[in-house]
Amino acid sequence: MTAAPRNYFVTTALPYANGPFHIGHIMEYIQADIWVRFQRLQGHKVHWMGADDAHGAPIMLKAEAEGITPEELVGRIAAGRPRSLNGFLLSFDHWHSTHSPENTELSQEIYRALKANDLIYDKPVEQFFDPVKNMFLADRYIKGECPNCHAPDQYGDACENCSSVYAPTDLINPYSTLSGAKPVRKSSDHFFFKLSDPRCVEFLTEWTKRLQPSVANKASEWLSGKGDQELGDWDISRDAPYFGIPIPDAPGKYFYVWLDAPVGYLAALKNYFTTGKAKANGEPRSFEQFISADDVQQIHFIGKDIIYFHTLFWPAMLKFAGRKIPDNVYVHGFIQLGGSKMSKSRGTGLSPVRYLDLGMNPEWLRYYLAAKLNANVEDIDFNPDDFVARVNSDLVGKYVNIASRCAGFITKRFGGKLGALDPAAQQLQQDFASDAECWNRIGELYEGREFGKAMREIGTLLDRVNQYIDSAKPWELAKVAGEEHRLHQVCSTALNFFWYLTVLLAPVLPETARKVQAFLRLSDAQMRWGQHQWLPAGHEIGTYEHLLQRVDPKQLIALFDTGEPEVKPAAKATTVASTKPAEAKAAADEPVGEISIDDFARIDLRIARVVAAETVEGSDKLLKLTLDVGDSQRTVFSGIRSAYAPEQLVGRLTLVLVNLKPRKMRFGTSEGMVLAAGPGGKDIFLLSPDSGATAGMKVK
RNA sequence: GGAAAGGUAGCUCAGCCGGUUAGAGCACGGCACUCAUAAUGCCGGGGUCGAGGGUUCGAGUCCCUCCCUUUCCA
Repeated sequence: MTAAPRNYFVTTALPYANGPFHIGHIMEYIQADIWVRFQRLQGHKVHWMGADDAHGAPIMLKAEAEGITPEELVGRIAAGRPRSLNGFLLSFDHWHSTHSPENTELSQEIYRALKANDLIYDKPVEQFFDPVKNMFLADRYIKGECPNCHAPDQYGDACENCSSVYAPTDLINPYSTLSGAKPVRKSSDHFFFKLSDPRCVEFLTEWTKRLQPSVANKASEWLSGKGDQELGDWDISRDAPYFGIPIPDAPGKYFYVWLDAPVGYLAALKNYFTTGKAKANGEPRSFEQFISADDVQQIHFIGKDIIYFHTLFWPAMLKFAGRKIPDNVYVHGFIQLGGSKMSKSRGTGLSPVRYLDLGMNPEWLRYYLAAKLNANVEDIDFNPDDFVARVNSDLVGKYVNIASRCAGFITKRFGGKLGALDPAAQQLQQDFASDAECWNRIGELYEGREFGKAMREIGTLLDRVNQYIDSAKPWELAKVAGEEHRLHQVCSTALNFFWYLTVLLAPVLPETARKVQAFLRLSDAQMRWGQHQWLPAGHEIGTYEHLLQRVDPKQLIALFDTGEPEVKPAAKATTVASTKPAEAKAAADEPVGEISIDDFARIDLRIARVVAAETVEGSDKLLKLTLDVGDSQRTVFSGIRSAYAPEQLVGRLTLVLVNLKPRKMRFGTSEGMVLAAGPGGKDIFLLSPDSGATAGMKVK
């Protein structure tokens, strides 16, 4: 494809800065990264921005609970980002934060412009207020008895028991989850963005037509809603205390986090320009010139949960603040984890950090996701067996194997130099070099985010190349005197095909592409999309080194073992132990014999929440944990550092033995023991309760 | 409660505007091969296309009803 170079400003959804990435973030970034790399391979210029979404009540409260400032919390989370971003080979051009001067300035500027345009008004809103914490309570912080089925401890929006929906003010005996106090109704002035203004509706009705059909359909439903489905205005203010951006000329009022979050896209871009990174990346214009330029396409990748914000508020805000509007919003579905086999309630599911910790290759996941992704707003399913099968058979068995089975002959028999192409493989050569048959066809699939279809197309090419090698039988030619020339041709041809296949897969497998480039001694230009120039006879290649390991199914088991207390009931410990030799020693050696219920009753196990976790200076095994056990906090030293990073633990629930005799250690006194299973090293698995449990509950 | 997406071989999925015996990959069985970090090739078994109605010369593909799964609801 030889389209004129384009300029893209690409964003992916901003992760909320109250915890590490989850697999959903990583899936979106991989989707965007494949698309972005494809654009770059064609010579287009992409500026891909990411940022932490740092504001809002949850972060404020979490920081408070940990006894640190929100800035410190956000800073700690931000510090953990690069490892995952680099680990999954994500080619962001810049990463910033919504808690930044640029964002403050831009948010306030946009707000002022909207206000000048008569799209902001204020009106009093009555809400629940926590008289102890002195703050207004969002629905999620109010619980009470369901007005319908009278189940206790239900949230303010819907009942988990009878799934009826209601307003928080309908709850019977409501209480604040923050202080336990009974909330009072209180009124306060809020600012609203007038989304229902005919100008907005008219603009959005037109603008949303560009979206994916199902998204456009949804948007049109929202825009044309009648009665109680009518399009509402948007409450964009929150009262102090709030961690956010102050609203100009309104003391004590802050922007609701969802206002400044998308503005964070622009803030990240602005910071990218002002720090000189844009210039270094070949963009000579200023931020303001770039962001308003017609030749720049602004694309947002998002998940389906935030369609409303990105297809209604965001374009309307930009439009009526007099700014350039987004060119498109690409919506994807969620990633499911093997149906009921891995219920979410049991923990984090597929942890990206753990994936990397286990030394699993990021390209496996990139390929697997690519093979399943499409341009629809459909959920995709992560299936461990499928993962192993696809990676091992497609990537290693079919793709990598092509190089592996031919390179040896070139090195050993022909001094590492390629020969002429095989005239007998002309059809394949033509197809590989053809825009219509190959580059445009697969390129359009990448362009349209139909990665699954692209992988399938490439898959048939892989099959054809393997069939070709099989029919040419280089291993037989190698044994027949006088067939050297044919042997040389066949292997050279196959390696040429391998080169093209590598470029076709390069958006998905950037690291492998880099290795192949070195192995085949290819220039950067030869790694571009749409090759038509075969390597000439005499071209010297390097020595082949294996490009990609196979997945060991055991790694998948380890990946999902985390946080599943009921992997096997504890009572069956002896039989479980026999499945893993390493564990057999530890568990099966000491038959304890039967105990009575009274014996068990002496053990005081409780649910604990990890409030803080830190490494211990002078020990490479221990972590110092501060645990909330309901009525009090206690310090526990635990030898799990080899398996967990402190930031993975903060906030999670686990089980702790609280009546263990306190033990003095060099670093302090340990007042209990957290429960974990596994042989040790990286294979230590902390136990967790199902969701719903709260700190202090006794285990019995 | 409202809405969306989906329910096709053991698994993961293709099947565009309805048209000859429903496809692929993986898994499974057999054969071949041995260049390749047991990879590859060939052959084969296996599906009442969620259920029931309807439209049609003809439906996995259109319409209706129902069931199930997942998700969203500012």
